[in-house]
Amino acid sequence: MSKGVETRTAILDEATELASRVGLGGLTIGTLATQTGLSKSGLFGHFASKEALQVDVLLRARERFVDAVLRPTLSVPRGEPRVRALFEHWLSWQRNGLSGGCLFVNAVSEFDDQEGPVRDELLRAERDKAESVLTIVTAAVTERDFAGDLDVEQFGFELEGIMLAHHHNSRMMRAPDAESRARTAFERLVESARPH
Amino acid sequence: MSKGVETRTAILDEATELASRVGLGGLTIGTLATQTGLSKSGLFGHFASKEALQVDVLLRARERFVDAVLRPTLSVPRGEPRVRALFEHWLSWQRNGLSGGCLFVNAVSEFDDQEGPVRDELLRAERDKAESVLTIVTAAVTERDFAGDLDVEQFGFELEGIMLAHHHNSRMMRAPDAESRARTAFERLVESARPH
DNA sequence: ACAAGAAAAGCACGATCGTTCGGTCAGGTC
DNA sequence: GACCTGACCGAACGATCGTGCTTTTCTTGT
Repeated sequence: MSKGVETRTAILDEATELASRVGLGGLTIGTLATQTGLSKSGLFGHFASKEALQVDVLLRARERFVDAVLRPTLSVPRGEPRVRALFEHWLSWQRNGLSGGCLFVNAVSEFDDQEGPVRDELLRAERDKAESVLTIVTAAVTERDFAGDLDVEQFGFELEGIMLAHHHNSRMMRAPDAESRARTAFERLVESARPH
Repeated sequence: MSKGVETRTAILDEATELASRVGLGGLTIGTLATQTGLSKSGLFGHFASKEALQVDVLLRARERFVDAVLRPTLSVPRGEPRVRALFEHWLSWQRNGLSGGCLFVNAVSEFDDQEGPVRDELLRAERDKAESVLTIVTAAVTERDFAGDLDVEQFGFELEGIMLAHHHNSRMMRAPDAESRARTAFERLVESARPH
């Protein structure tokens, strides 16, 4: 890895961490330069614009999500076990991830109504995630772990809700029982998905 | 109402609308002044600081939430009907509310890890809302519409999740079926809460 | 109608924003 | 040894940020 992309990656990692706390819009070239020990112009040379930097941050965060949440599920059997693995990895992604909470959750409420390249990339990431979840749940149906007439998109919707409620309760409310509440909700969801 | 508080309220309403789009942190004295037709200094005279303005915006938004979602439930019978009314009013709060989506949802992910007066006020608002929900659900238990052993806090957690998933799907994903998905999830939640 | 006081404007400040430009210095190629 | 390229820096740009101070304009009570 050449020196250029090496520092570029270091910048993006630092930016991801920073953005999780102050938001993608709250990102500042100046503070990011200070944080990485570069000069403003030295740092800026790696990106076309601030907007491009924000998009690159999203791309990097997406890589990380795939590595931490999606990829590990492939090593457990398709069906309900894999759905459970997805849930657990997702949970620990929120628990052990960035110090400011899930970057995507933050970015979504920031950019859900700000048209532009950042929203576009964010939408792409969210669609991708939703599709991955759908695939995993659908497999549980074909494996006959879940009922044949299960509305998999509804399942995805409700799972998303559980994760968001967990994020809200653990981060904003700082409720210590957020995780067990999420698990209880998840069990109820899985139970209702099983063949009847 | 004197001229002073009149424009002050107008400023806060405009600020609420603006903040729903760009976030509380994205609020700017300059653009807010332009939007209201005031000069920067003329506007600034109504508030002690920008931070104080942000807190005042939250207070005003809270008023609105109570008027639009909580208060109307009092006119329908306690028990499951009132829980349903809460859900429906909450849904239309998100549908017909501010152009940038629910201000609280946005503010929460912005300030969930930024200590200070804004977060403090936001936490107060969220606690208050959660408590109101709890009261309404608990009433449904004492009315015997819901099971006596219902975990009302769990119910609140899952309801919050449904609302957040609805917000996410309708605003970010722009899914036309977000509302019907939310309703389906709500029905499943209510069903599981009924006496068995 | 007029004085008192509130409301808004005008102007200016230091700081910081994203961005550009010219230049330096190391490493690699002929 | 001459030349080029990529990485980085320091300084500066105009714009905008939040926030004071002073002056003008408008409301309001009598």
